[in-house]
Amino acid sequence: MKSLKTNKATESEMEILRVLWERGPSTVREVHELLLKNKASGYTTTLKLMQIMLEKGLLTRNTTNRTHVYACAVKQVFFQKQLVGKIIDGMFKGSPAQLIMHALGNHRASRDELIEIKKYLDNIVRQDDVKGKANPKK
Amino acid sequence: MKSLKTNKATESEMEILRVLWERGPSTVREVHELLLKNKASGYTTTLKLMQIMLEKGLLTRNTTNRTHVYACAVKQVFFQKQLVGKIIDGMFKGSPAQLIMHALGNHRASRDELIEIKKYLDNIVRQDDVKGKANPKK
DNA sequence: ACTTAATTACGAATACTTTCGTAGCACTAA
DNA sequence: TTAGTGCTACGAAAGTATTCGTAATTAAGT
Repeated sequence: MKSLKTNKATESEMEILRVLWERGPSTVREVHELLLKNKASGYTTTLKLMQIMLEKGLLTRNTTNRTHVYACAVKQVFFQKQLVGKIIDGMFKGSPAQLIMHALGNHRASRDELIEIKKYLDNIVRQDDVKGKANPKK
Repeated sequence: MKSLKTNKATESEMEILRVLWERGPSTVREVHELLLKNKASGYTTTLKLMQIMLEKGLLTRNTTNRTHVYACAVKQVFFQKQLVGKIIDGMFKGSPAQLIMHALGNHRASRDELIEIKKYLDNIVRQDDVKGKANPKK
C-alpha cells in the first residue's frame, strides 16, 4: 500500500502551491503560464506535477468540466509553520530573536510594519507579565 | 569543466554543515555519530557525502593525520541569509512582519529575548525618523 | 609477522525529482 | 466528416541525491 503522505512538498511542488495559494483554484494552463515567468518548461511537466500532487493529497481537483480545476488541499499556514520551525531549530539554534534580526536586517520592513510588530511584541510581553507574575529572570 | 559552485547544499549536506558549525572541525566518525541520533545510516554514507561536499567547496579538510578532520568552508550566516530571504519571498510575500509573528507565535521567546528584539526595533524606527524625517505615512 | 580494527576512495545501486513525448479524447469550425 | 486545437493520462528518460558494498591502506596490538 502506498503511503501518500501530505507532509512534504518538493521544491517544484512548492512553486505550484504558491501559485494556487495566491490565485485560488486554477487550471493547469493558468498555473503553467505563471510558472513560465520564472523558468522555461513544458506544459505537460506542470500537468504531471500537479497530477502527482493530487495523488499525494496536496491538491484537490474538480473534474466536472473537461478542463480540470485544481485547488490546494493544504493550508499555507501549515507550511509556514513547518518552515519557520525548521529554520529556527536548524539554523538559529532555537533563537527566534536571531531569526527576526536577520529578517529585519535584510528585508527592510515598512514603517507601518515595524509598528505592527512592536504592538505585537508589547502584547506578548504584557501577557507574560500577567501569567508569569513574579518570574523576573530565568 | 565541472562547476563546483559553493552556493547550494542539499538537505543531507545541511545536516552535516549544522553539525560542523556547532562542533567545529570534526572527523567523519564524529559527525556520523551525531547524525545517527536523528536517522539511521551507514558510516560510508556520511563519508561519501562529506567527500562530495569537499569537492563542492562546502568543506575543507586536514589530511595530515590518517583520520581526516573536516571543517566548514562556508559561513553559517550566508546560509541563514539565503534561507530567510527565500522564505520571506516565497512564503510570506515579502512581509517580514508575518514571518516574525509566526516565529514568535510558535517558538515562544524568553523574556530577555523579547526585550532584545524590542530594543532592536526601537533602533530601527529611530533611524528611520532621522533619515526619513517628514515621512509620516507612505 | 600476523591479525584485527578503523579509515579512505570509489564505483555502482537505489531512490527520488523533474522533464517530456506520445496517445487518445473532446470540442469547434469549416 | 475532417482537420485543428487543447486537454488529460501515462510511461519512461534524464537529472539529482542518497546509500552502501568492497578494496586498499594504515595503525596498533599480540
